[in-house]
Parts: sequence; structure tokens; C-alpha cells
Amino acid sequence: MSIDSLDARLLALLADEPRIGVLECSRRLRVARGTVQARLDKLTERGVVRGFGPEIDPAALGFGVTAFVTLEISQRYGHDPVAAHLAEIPEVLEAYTITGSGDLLCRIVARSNADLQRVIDRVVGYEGIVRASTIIALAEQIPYRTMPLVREAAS
Amino acid sequence: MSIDSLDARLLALLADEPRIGVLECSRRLRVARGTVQARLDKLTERGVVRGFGPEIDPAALGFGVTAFVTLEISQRYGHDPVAAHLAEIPEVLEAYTITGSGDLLCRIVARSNADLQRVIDRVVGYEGIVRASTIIALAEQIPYRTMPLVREAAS
DNA sequence: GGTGAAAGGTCATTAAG
DNA sequence: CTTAATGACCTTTCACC
Repeated sequence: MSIDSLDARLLALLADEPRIGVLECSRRLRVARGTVQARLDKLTERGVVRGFGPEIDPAALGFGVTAFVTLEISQRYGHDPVAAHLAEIPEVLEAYTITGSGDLLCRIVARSNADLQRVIDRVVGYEGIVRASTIIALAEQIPYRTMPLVREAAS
Repeated sequence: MSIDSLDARLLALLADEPRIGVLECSRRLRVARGTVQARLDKLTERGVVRGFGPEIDPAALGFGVTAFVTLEISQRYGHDPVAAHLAEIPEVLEAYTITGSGDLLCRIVARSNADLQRVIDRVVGYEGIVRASTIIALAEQIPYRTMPLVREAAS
């Protein structure tokens, strides 16, 4: 069901130095290269590893402002058409339906506070959305991480 | 300052098929291999590409419950000791200081709703935290994405 | 374990800002 | 003049059978 210590060490190693290959991993972990390959294959097919795509930093692209916006949805509209509307806005990085009276929480980025206003205007410019409440992120105290969780799952 | 169309197409290609190499990218994009390498190096050193680490799916590790928790911080404590406390909890995937009266917003995962209670108890078991308000994510309407933003930045 | 194939580096040339 | 792209060559290293 879950993962073991070798899986966790393998993932930590790849997170640390993503460009090293399977052979190099086997040397660092003192196991056969076939073992590393088998572990990686299993982790991938089980969905633990989604992929090795490039991680983009929105701030480096000029989108230095992050905000969390809670949307109140009109009951007459479902979530899906609203989600479809949000999906068309590039600055909406993710969106979740949350507990409460038909609400959505989404993460939005913008080039500046003024630009954030433009993005929010575009978000709420849809009749299914009744109200939006915006929370601006001032500082990133803990950047997105999963490694501690991997270690936790292995123990 | 920003990126151009070739950068965007390169990032989209790598996001789509992460396992292809530099040479394959150059063939797909009809440019020289050195060009692809130079673009990737520049994107990396400018911080646009943070890395190529494995993307871990917490749900596949058994942490299927996601929650957003807003913490109210006692003014006598700074944010930093609270952030240090949160950093020790593996289930806290990220944390931001947000606008408002000394608050923090963090993303938390747990194995179940019952397990979420345990995690939140651990989070609030710190004297610098006055109050916690929890929002549970019911469904992922838009999974985390950056590609639309990359296209936006390139245009 | 062996083999075909890439990665990564350097170079000279050419083009464009 | 500076920056970028190109094709060529080379050596090391890896992935796959």
C-alpha cells in the first residue's frame, strides 16, 4: 500500500539532484541498478510520482503577487461552469471546491497589486459568481514541499 | 526580462513529455541542440525553472484529505517561531503569511478526516497560535498548473 | 555485461540586436 | 559590439536489451 525507506531515500535523492540517472542513484543508494529502475517504475504506475516535469516559478515570470480568493457561487449555477470559466484565466493556478455554502477557493497570481485587480475583475465577471473575498499572500513561510510527507509515509 | 515563444514551447514540450532529452526537444522544435541547452540553462539560472524534481501526489501516499487552515497568531510571538513549528509537521505542505491581523494560511493534508483532527491538534498545540479555522477541500476543480501562465508570459 | 545513443562541453561561423 | 543561434566534433556516461 505505502512506500518503504528505500523509496523515500530514492525520492529524496531525485528531489535533491534531479538530473542524475538511474545508475548514479543505484551507486548512491548502494543497491543494484535494476532495483532502482523497478522502484521508480512501481512508484510511477502507482501514481506516487506524477512525473518529472519542470517546476515553474511564477514570480520569476513576473507574477510576484499571490492571492487566495474565495468565491461564493450562485446555487442556480453548478460548480462546473464556474470552474470552466476559471480554467480560461491563466492567472488562476488552482481551484478547489470547499466546505461551506457552495464555495470555491482558488489561488491566483498577478504582476502587481494593480494587476491583481484586473485579474479579480475578470474572475468575478461571470454571472455565476456572487461574491469574491481576496486574501493576499505577503510572504512564503513554507514553500510547497512534499519530502517531509514522503519520509512520514515511509516510516 | 521575460520569456519568448520558443521558451514557452520548450517548457510546454517538457511538461508534456518530461522524459525526452535535450536532443529530442531540439528535433521537435526544429532548432539546434545547443539552442535548447542554452535556453534551459538561462531559464534555470533566472529561476523560471526551479528544477525537474519528481512531483509527488500526496493522495497516492494515502493522504487523501486536503485542508486549508487559517491561523491567528498571538502578537507577542513573531511569525518566525510559528513557521518553525509548522515546518516540523510533515503534513503542512506550505504556509503563507497573509493580509489581516497577523495571520497565516497553510495547506495541510491528512489520511482521513479523523486524521485531520490529529494534525490540526498538533498544529494548534503551540502557544503562539490563538485560533485555527479549517476549510476542507472537497474536490480539485483545477489541479495546480502553470502552463497557461507560461503562454501568457510569452505573448 | 555489452552496445548503441544521448548528454555535455567546446569551437568557429554566421546572423541579428 | 554584444548576444544568440548553428552545425561540427569530442569524450563520458547512461539506458536498454
